[in-house]
Amino acid sequence: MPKSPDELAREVIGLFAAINRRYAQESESAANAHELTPLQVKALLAAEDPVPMRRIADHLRAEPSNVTAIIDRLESRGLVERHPDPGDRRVKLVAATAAGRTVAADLRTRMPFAGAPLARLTTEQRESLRELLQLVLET
Amino acid sequence: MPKSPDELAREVIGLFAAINRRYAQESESAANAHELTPLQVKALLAAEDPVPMRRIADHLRAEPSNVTAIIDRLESRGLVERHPDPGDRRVKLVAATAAGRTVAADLRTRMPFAGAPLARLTTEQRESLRELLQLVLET
DNA sequence: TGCGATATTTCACTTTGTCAAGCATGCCGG
DNA sequence: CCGGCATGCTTGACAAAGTGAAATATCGCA
Repeated sequence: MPKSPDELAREVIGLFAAINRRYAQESESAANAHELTPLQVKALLAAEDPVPMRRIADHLRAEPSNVTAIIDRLESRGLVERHPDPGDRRVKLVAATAAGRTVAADLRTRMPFAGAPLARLTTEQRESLRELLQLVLET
Repeated sequence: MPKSPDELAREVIGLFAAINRRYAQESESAANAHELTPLQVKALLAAEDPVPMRRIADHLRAEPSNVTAIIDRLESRGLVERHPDPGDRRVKLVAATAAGRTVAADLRTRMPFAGAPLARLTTEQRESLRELLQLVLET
């Protein structure tokens, strides 16, 4: 018994939403395990190697003034440090401390889906998925 | 020239992210056009017909105490009203006012992608997309 | 040298999220 | 019928995050 295109659309939209929730839940529970927020997790993972504040802002799609506060919180926990950039004294490089790298490693193991969401797809399936998603975006 | 499965995975993940941004940007700019937030938009659209607070909370995946605040803001703008539910006096029904319905209608026209993200896909393509996404979720 | 761009921070303010507690009402078993 | 537990909503206190404007320091170039 075939489904109507509308019914199908609702299902697909539901699946998009389910995938998002999957990401969000995984990241939230990983974050909670270290008394962090998902955004702090994202910032910490972005700073495993020294990175200018500005780049973190781009990565989080947040205003630089927000990033200041987010990094402040990570720094006050000893997970991250700010160093001046020798090449440009305006920029501050954010880098995870040893403790921060330990936490980051644990976070990654708690987020297997985020790390490899397509694990079950063959190369051919990845290709068709890519094509279909590109088509969706062309609207 | 074939791409490595990893390369492909990165692209697909990027497409997932792009679709999310597409939703978010559309909803944000529609919201901004009425000096609302995306969450307020979602709440308003959920209350075009009278709905208990509780149902809005479920829909927004927010705590009831948050919903109180969100609806407060919509109500103070005259977009929404609270009525007692005659059937259960614990319940408050939230319903868009005439002004609220006007705004809601305009919001929908400003969010064409959210309303029909699969517009360009045939029924067969929707079916394969559904299958692939289900596979992704089975991880 | 000097001036407009860039990087970060600070500040004041709003919105959202979390949690505990409170109030009114509904419902059920004795 | 009633006492007690469950449910729906609100309140209050607080933390996190977003916004926008302004301050500071430094850079790079005419």
